[in-house]
Amino acid sequence: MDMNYSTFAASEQTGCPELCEACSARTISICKVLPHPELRRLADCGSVKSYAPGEHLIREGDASNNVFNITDGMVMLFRLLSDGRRQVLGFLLKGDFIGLTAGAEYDIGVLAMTRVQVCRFPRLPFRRLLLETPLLEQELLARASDELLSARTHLTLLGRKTAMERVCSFLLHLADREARLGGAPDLLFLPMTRTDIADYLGLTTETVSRSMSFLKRLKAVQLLDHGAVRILQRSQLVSLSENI
Amino acid sequence: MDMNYSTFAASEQTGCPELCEACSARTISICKVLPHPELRRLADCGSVKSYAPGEHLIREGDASNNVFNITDGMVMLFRLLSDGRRQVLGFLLKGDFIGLTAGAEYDIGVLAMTRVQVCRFPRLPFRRLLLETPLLEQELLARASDELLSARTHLTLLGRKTAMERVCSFLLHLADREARLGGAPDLLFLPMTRTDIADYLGLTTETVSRSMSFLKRLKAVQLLDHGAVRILQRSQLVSLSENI
DNA sequence: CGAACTATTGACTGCCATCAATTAGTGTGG
DNA sequence: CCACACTAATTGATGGCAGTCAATAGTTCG
Repeated sequence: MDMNYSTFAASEQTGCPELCEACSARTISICKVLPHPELRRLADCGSVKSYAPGEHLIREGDASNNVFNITDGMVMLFRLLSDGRRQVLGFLLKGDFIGLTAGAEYDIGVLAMTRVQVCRFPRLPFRRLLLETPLLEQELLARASDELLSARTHLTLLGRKTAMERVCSFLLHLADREARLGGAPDLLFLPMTRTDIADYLGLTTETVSRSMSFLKRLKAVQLLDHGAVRILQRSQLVSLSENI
Repeated sequence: MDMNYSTFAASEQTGCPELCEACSARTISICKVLPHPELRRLADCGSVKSYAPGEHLIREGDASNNVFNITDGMVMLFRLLSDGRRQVLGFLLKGDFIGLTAGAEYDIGVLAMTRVQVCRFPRLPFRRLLLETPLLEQELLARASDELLSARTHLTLLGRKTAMERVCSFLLHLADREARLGGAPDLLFLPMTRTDIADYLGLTTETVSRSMSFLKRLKAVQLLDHGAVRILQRSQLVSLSENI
């Protein structure tokens, strides 16, 4: 009986946490590499948080006490110069992880573009789990690799592409990513403002706007409501984007 | 006797490889985290290579068969657009590691700026060692983190800084790095051409040259032979660099 | 429906790119 | 060691792309 009970308890303990069962980001998050006991350990130290559009998940300079896994919505990473100029570093979606690079203080800000859901984990227990779980370490290294690759693509865009090429590259990049997450191909969403896009592309709002208008006149894209964009002629965009 | 012998052999096997004993980059390379047996295993699968200035260590698109540890000299990482425009992604020095991000093919080119010495390791055995050595995994993750951080700083420079700010940031960045490697503070070397610098900063040779001349006229820097530069007024550079 | 914000469009400016010519530096062979 | 050739760097003149300033149009949401 004792034996039965303890067996039952063990199986209970090694089961998938209820919270995670329902999580639609689970198969594309860092969690996917964790066996159930480790997943439970992670789930036990984390908590689900929700942010409204415009809310900060992280302010540059804050003590880096947490890491985040995005389970829904879109956030923007950015950095500020002392005079207020802003560089947007990227837009993250469901399944992306935040907190790889932090030292004692966050070196970037993170802002919710839409309503955002995350799993938030205190850094210390996360770090402890990380040190004891090589699979997680490997997963994070793979993600760091990917981020580095995409940062290099972004660098090339900022350093060497024209305004038009930047806008086309950006649209294609977002479309590809949404498609990979299961969205309709050639349909994408721009929940961010033209200013946010401009700060991502190293341009101004006006220049982004003019480029979009040009693409609209070409009938390469169609602007729908609420920032949705339909790509009508992908080939057109590709040839205007000078993609590597 | 047998016993003595095997003890001797074991101690021989766990000693530091002769090659590594003399290596001046050892304490600042990934090697520093490896205990002697693992270091020996790494040394056994690697080989020392030397490259002349202008030689390619890696061409973009090549099968990514090797990873590299720089033990001397300076290399340049870069990416090309199909029409020949080039973005320089960074300059690496002694102690830096190349090959973190590679998929099946290298996604960047690597060119020697000076005479360069590296330890070159075939990817597969390196990967095997990596999977069995969490300490190495951790070291690579830390380095990936650092690279990501520096890529983000670079992104901000390219997206939001003026020509003058870019040049000053670049000089300060190189000076800091040389100082950290034990060089004289406020003395730095530019073994790369103005074109290389321009491609790093998202500018043209002429603009880089004009900016340098301006700094010379300000007596903020002094140009010496063979691309050496002395920083005369660091504070001047800092205030012109709009550093974060 | 209307207020408030965001995007677009237009006119003009300026920074950096481009084109061109000169100067300086580097390496080589007589 | 010096003269020569070649490449790289600098400087100057001009142009163009994207930025700035300003006004209008369009969205979105209470």
